[in-house]
Amino acid sequence: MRSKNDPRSRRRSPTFIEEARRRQIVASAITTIAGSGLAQSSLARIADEVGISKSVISYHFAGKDELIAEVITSLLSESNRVIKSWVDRAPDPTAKLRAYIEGSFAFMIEHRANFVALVDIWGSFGTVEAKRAFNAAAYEPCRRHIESILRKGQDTGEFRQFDRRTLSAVIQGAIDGVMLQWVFEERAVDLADCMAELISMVTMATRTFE
Amino acid sequence: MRSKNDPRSRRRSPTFIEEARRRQIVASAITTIAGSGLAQSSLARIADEVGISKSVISYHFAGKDELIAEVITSLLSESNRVIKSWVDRAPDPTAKLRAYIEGSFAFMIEHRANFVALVDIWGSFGTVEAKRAFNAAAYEPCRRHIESILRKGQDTGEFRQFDRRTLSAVIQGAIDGVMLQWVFEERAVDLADCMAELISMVTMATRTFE
Amino acid sequence: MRSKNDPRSRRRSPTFIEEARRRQIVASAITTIAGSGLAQSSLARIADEVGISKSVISYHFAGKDELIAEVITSLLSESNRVIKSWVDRAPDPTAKLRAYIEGSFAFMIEHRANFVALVDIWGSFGTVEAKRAFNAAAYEPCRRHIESILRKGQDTGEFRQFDRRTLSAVIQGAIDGVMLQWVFEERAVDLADCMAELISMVTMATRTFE
Amino acid sequence: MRSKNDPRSRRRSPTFIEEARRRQIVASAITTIAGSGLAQSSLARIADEVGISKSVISYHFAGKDELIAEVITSLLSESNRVIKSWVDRAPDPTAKLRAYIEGSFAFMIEHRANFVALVDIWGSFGTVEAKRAFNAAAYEPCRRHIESILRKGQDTGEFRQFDRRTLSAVIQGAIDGVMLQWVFEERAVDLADCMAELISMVTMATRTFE
DNA sequence: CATGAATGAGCCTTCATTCAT
DNA sequence: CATGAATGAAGGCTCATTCAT
Repeated sequence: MRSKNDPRSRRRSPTFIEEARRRQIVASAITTIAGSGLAQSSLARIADEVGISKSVISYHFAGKDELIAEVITSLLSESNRVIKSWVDRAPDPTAKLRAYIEGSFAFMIEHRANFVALVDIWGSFGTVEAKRAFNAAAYEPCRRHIESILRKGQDTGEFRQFDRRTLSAVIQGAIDGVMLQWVFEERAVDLADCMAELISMVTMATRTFE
Repeated sequence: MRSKNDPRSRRRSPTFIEEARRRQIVASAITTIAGSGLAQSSLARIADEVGISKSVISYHFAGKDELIAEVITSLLSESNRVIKSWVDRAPDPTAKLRAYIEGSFAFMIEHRANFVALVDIWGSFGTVEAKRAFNAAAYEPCRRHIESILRKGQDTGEFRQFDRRTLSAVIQGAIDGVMLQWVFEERAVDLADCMAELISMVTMATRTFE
Repeated sequence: MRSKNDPRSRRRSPTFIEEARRRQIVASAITTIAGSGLAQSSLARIADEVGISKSVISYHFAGKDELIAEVITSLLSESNRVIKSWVDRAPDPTAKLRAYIEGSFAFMIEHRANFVALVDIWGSFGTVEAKRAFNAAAYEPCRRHIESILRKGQDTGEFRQFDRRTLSAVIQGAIDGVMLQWVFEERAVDLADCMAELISMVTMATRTFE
Repeated sequence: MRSKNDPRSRRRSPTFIEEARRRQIVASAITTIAGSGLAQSSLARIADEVGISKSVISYHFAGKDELIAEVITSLLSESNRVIKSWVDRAPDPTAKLRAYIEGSFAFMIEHRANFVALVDIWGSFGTVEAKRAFNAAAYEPCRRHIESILRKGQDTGEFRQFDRRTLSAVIQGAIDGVMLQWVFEERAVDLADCMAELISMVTMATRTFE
C-alpha cells in the first residue's frame, strides 16, 4: 500500500534530502556499471559503493528498473544539456554544427564513465518496445537537434540542399561510432583527430559549391 | 576435465553431426538474443528454441561463456567475410572503399538479427580486458582493412594525403553509428539513404583537389 | 562481495539473532549429515530440516564450504572442550591420562550423531591440502594434549620413559578406531568395555616397572 | 531387458577379457578416488584415467554403486588376504597376533592409495543399512580373525583370560586409528614406531602374569 | 564390445524484492 | 528514513544413466 510513508507516491514535492539521495544513488550506479558492467552491478554492489544498505535503494526507487531508467535519463540529459550550451553559444549555423560535434566530443572526454556505462546499458533492452523507447529518448532528440541546425543553415543559404534527416543520422552515427571504439579501448582512437576529421567531412558535405 | 569423454576437447576434427549441432545452437542463440536480449537468453531458453534439452548445450560447449564467445566469432566472421568479398571484387581503391561501405550496409539489411544481437552482446563486457579483447577482435581488423584500402589509394594517387588511421576510425564509426540507430528502431533511419550520404562524404574526404 | 550488505562480513560482533541462526543451521546440518550422509545433505535438505528457506543458509554462510567448515569446527571444539574439562579436573598425570580416555568415550556416548557426521565429513577432503588441514585442526591438538600429559607423568616419575609422540598417536588412534567401529554399527562394540580395556593397556604401557 | 548381450546378467562365467576390464576399471577408480576424492571421481574422470569411454563403465557395471561396491570388496579382500598370509606363516598364537599387526602395517605402507581411498569411501554411506553392511564386510571378519587368534592363545595358556571380543575391537581400532592419522598427513606419524608400540602394548595385555 | 549423443534430476549460488522493526 | 532478515525464482553447471548405432 502506497501511503504517506512511501516517497514514490508522495504528492508533495520530494524532500531536498530525498532528491540528494536519489542523485547519489544514480551517480554510484553509473560508477559501478562503468567499472564492472551492468550484469555485475547488483543492487547490493551499488549500495555498497554508496555505503548504504541495499534496502535504501528499494526505498527510494520502485525497483531496479526505475533506477536504471533514471540512470539513463541522467546520462542523456547531462550530455544534451552540455551540447546544447555549446551550440547556443555559436553565432551561426556553420559554427553551431561545428559546436555540436565539438561539444559532443568534449563531453565524452570529460565523462568517460558515462559512456562506458551507457554502452553497457543500451544493449540491455530485451524488448522491441524498450529499444524503441530508448531511440525516442536518446536518438530522436539528437537528430532533431542537428536537423534544426541544418535547416537554419539551408534557410540562410550557408548550406546547400540535402536531405536533413539522413545527414543528421550520419553525423550522429559517426559521433557515436567513434565513441564506441573509444569505449572499448581508450587508446584505439584519438578523439581529437577524429573530431577534426569529422568536422572537415561535415563541412564539405554541407557547403555550397561555387 | 577435458578428455576423451568430452567432445569439446577432441584432438581430432569434430564429427560432422557435432559441428552441425554447434552451428545450430549458435544460430538459435543469436535468434534468441536478438529477440529477447542477452540477459533473458538463458541456456534453457536457447535450448527451447532449438527444441533440445538444456544439457545438450552444456555437452557441446564448455559453458555459457564459450557459447557466447562462439556467437561473437560467428557474428563477426560472417560479416567480415561478406564485406571482404565485396571489396575484393572491386577493381580499384575508389571502388573498394565504396564497396566496403556498400558491403557493410548490404550485410546489415540481410542480417538484422545479427546486429540486434551484437549490440546487446557488446555492452555485456564487464571488465576492461573483455572490452579490449572485443576491440581487438572486432574493430581493429575492420580499421586495418579500411586503412589498407586507403593506403593503396594514396599510393596510386587516387586519394589525397590524410591520416589513414583517423579516417578509418571515422568511417567505421559512421557505419556502426548508423547501424546502432537502426537497431533500436528499424524505421528511424533509411539505410540506403545513409549509405549513399556516407559514400558521398567519404568520396569528398578522400579525393584529390585540383 | 563482502560488504555492509553482507552479514558474513560485519566488522562488529554479530547480532544475537544472527549467531542463533548460524548455530541452528550448523546443528541441523550435523543432524542431517548424520542421518543421510554428507552427499545427500544438500542445502535444500538442511534448510528443510530447520524449516527455513534454502536462501537463508546462503544469507548467513558464504557457501556450502563455509557451512561445512563451521560444522567441523563445531564438532571438534565441542569435543575438545569436554575432554579438556575432564582432564583438568584430574589431580595427577595418571588420573589425567585416564580422564582423557574417559572423557573421550563419555562424549561419544552423549553425542553419537556428531561422530556419525564426523566420519562422513572426514572422508570428504579431496585434496592433500584439505586432508593436511584437517590433520592440523583435528589430530595434532589431540596428540599434543596427550603428549603434555605424558610429559608431566614422566617428569614426576609416575610414567616410565618412552616416546611420547608415538604413544600419543597410538592412544588417540585406538580411541578413534573403536569409535569408528561403533559408528558403523552401534551394537558391534561395547564402548564401556573397550574403554576399560584401553585404560588398562595404557596404564600398563606407561607405568614404571619395579 | 537383460539379455545375452548384457554381461551383468550372463549365466556363463565372465569372459577373461571382461574380468580384466572390470579389474582395470576398479583399479583406476581407486587411483582416482585416492587422488581427488570420491566426490570428484565422476564416472567420466575414472573412465578418462583408464583411457576409455564413459559408457564402457556402464556396460560392465550396473551403475556407479556397483562399481564402488566392487572397489570396496577389492580394497578389503586384498588387505585381508595379505594379512592372513602373514598370520598363517606364524607358528604360535603369540607370533600370530604379532603377525596380524605387522601384516596390517606392512600392507598399509605398500598400498597407501588403497587406504586414502578407503577413508574417503567409508564416510560415504548415507544410510544405516549401508553402514551396517560395511561393518559386516569390513570389521566383523577382522575382529573374528583376531578373536580366533586370541582364543587359541588362551587355549594353549599362552594368553591370560580376558574378553576376546573387546580386545579384538581395541586392537583393530588402534590399527585403524593410526592408519587414519597417517592417511590425513603421511608424516604426522611414524608407522614403524606405532606398530612397535602397539605390539608391545598388546603383548603386555595378553601375557600371563606370574 | 564400444561409443557418441542426449537427457533430466538435482545442486549451489545470485539477486531483486518484501516485511517487520 | 533506514536496516537486517528472509524469500523464491531463476540460472549455470555436473553427473549418472539411457539409447541407437
